[in-house]
Amino acid sequence: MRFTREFYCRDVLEVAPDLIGTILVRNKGINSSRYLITEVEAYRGEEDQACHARFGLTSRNAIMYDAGGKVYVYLVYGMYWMLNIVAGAAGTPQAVLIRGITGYDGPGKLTRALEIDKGFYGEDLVMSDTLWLEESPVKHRFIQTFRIGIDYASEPWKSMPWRYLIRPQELSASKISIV
DNA sequence: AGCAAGATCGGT
DNA sequence: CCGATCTTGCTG
Repeated sequence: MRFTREFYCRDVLEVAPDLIGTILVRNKGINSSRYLITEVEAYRGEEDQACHARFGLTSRNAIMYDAGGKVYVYLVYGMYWMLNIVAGAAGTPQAVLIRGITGYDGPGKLTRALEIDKGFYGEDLVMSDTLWLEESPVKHRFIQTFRIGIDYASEPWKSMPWRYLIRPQELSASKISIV
């Protein structure tokens, strides 16, 4: 079952952990592939000094100010596309960075594998026929740590436990082999 | 208009 | 640890 708008229009700190263990579907027309989401990070509002919205509304982060369910894609280090899911109500700039899926560890590697780039900026996961999310087939537990690659941020944002990853023991379990 | 820095990755 | 690579957004 594909997620509806309401799922995404909650606070990012609720949406992010709920995305662990859900299914990312990439339809390239002739063939569609399904991946289980294993790792995400939450970025929350203009006050979050690690978030791209910390300087307010800009052309790059504009989609984050939309209602949840849209895709926020941007280029980092001149060569890697980052896939984010916009969360929260309209006017609240929040997003979930997809850091890992089954088969691919790392946000830059998974976008390269799924052929996701600037063209997906603003894509609506509720309506799209090329990219969407579906409910988790199995309930997964997760652990939390601080976010990666945000040394530029100040405290307390740098240390917020807003990185969520599937428990290692559940990764090795056979229950995720269905994907 | 110029420039520093970046939500990364792969090779030393 | 370091370089690749180029867009973004701040600063002047």
